[in-house]
Amino acid sequence: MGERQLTRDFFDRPGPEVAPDLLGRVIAYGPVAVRLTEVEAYGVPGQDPASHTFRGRTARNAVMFGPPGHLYVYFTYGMHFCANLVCLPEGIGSGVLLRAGEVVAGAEIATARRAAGASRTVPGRDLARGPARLAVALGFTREHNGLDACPPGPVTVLEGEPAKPDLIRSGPRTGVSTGRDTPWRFWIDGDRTVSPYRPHVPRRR
DNA sequence: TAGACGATCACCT
DNA sequence: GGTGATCGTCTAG
Repeated sequence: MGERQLTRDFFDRPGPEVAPDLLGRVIAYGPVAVRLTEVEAYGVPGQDPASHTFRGRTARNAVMFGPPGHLYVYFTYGMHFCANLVCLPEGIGSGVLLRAGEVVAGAEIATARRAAGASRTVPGRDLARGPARLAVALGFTREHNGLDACPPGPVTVLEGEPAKPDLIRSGPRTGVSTGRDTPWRFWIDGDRTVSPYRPHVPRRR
């Protein structure tokens, strides 16, 4: 039950449609598995200023324009990796950012990975709370950009137990100054692993 | 070629 | 609760 893998059809839809449907699903890579509790959708080129694909295809975001169901890992802020799942057919750049989750397997390994970059032990609840933490817990880096997350790919997304519709909440995306009108951030209400909301604050110089 | 900034996190007060 | 760290990527000139 719930251990079936999601197929490519699942991702062949607009990001805002896929995102809430991903809540409660389990993404696994190697020994570590994470149950998703918070995601963010990113729209099509030219319509979503917050998306990496807004200005069209570049060498960096090429994976987002590829076939759906693949992993898009990017480096940001000079120190963090974030993982996305590509949506919509090849040629259209859209995806879903994995923001937070709960480690349900391989917690020891995830802890070791997190500890490598931290000076003290990490509480289990915080293992994958936040996009960069989630990427570290699963072991995703630049090398994993473009991996297939559908059968028979090395990354698997399991059916898990989809979140109940009445527990799904949506709101403005984090760290986004434009396009606030699009509530494309989705999370499971009341889940302790959901990252705290942070309104957009321009960085001082 | 140079300048600016970003889908953030950990640590300090 | 506030702030500094840190660098790849894009855009303009």
